[in-house]
Amino acid sequence: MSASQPASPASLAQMLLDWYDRHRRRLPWRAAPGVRPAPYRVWLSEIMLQQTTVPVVAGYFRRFLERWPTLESLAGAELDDVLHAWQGLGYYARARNLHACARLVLAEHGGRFPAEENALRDLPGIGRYTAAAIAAIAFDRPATVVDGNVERVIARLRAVDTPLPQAKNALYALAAEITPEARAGDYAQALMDLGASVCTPRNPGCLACPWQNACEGRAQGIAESLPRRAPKRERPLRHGVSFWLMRSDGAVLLRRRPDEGLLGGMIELPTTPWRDEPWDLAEASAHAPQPLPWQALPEPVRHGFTHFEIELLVAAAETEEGAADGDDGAIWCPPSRFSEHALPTLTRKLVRYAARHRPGLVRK
DNA sequence: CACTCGTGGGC
DNA sequence: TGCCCAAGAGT
Repeated sequence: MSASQPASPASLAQMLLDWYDRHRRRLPWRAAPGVRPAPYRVWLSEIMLQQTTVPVVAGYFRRFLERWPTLESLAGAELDDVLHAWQGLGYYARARNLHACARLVLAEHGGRFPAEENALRDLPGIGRYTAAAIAAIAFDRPATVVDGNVERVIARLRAVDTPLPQAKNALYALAAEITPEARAGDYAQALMDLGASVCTPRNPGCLACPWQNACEGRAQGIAESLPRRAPKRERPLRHGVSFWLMRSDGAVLLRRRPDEGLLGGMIELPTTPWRDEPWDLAEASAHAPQPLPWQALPEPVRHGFTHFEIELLVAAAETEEGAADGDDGAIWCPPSRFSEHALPTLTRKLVRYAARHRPGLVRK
């Protein structure tokens, strides 16, 4: 057989399914061959897998499933407990939507996930990809599942050189041409597995690919350069001052962030607003939880988010028990009990740094 | 469409 | 080290 042999959609799908039957990966949320996994497990894993790697998700998935084994149990949980369990996984709106979705499915769908893509799409946290994934994997519906893996595989198979995200709809249409009616769940997972393990972003393993003879990108020698992407914007560096205030009994002042926006609902050290210009300590003191002789710790703490970087100076001070909080929603908590709260990685970095440079007062 | 929204691992 | 990006969704 020569390279770039025209192959029918049906034969492409069949070649991929044959490959999947031989190379299928065992994953915590995956059922045994031929068995349909519970929609709750599919949904939970798919939300966690959004923009997140399989090894990281595996641990969170097991812990969630052990603590909340059913949709009903998750719907009955407190939001703060869900955020706490989600701590470190990132994109915390997923946890808020997860919780809201569980309650909505329980209240308006009798505790059962709908099987139709469009109905799934209406649920919080479920977009085009996740709706298709649940429909295909949990209900065996022939939905076209397009994630980052599929975009890459299809862009190479069809030699699409239009850059992303412009090419998104075209890639979806090309993927839909191949989506088979039978074994929809297996096919969807096979295509994503192919992208994750063979048709990788760099150094694709074309010699191990079931579609190697049909791949137009490979035939043209451009597979590895696909998909093309629009240039990304640069990440600006922003600045703030975070306040490490320890009470004489050893408790430190924390606060809960607003439910919407960055790190929504998560716990932080009180901080100035974040802005482009660095802060002067005197200027920052106006935003401090209490008027005190604040001392700046030597090095700022740096943390990267998706679209900007932040450099936070840590200002430390001590105060007496009974002093005013100066802040609504204040949480006085000794460092030994920080683990009871939902601390994002940024807060953990600040805490680790502050505790090292400003060890707690020794209680008499 | 363009922007917001985390984190850790790989090279 | 700096950059890439991973089973995207919401606005």
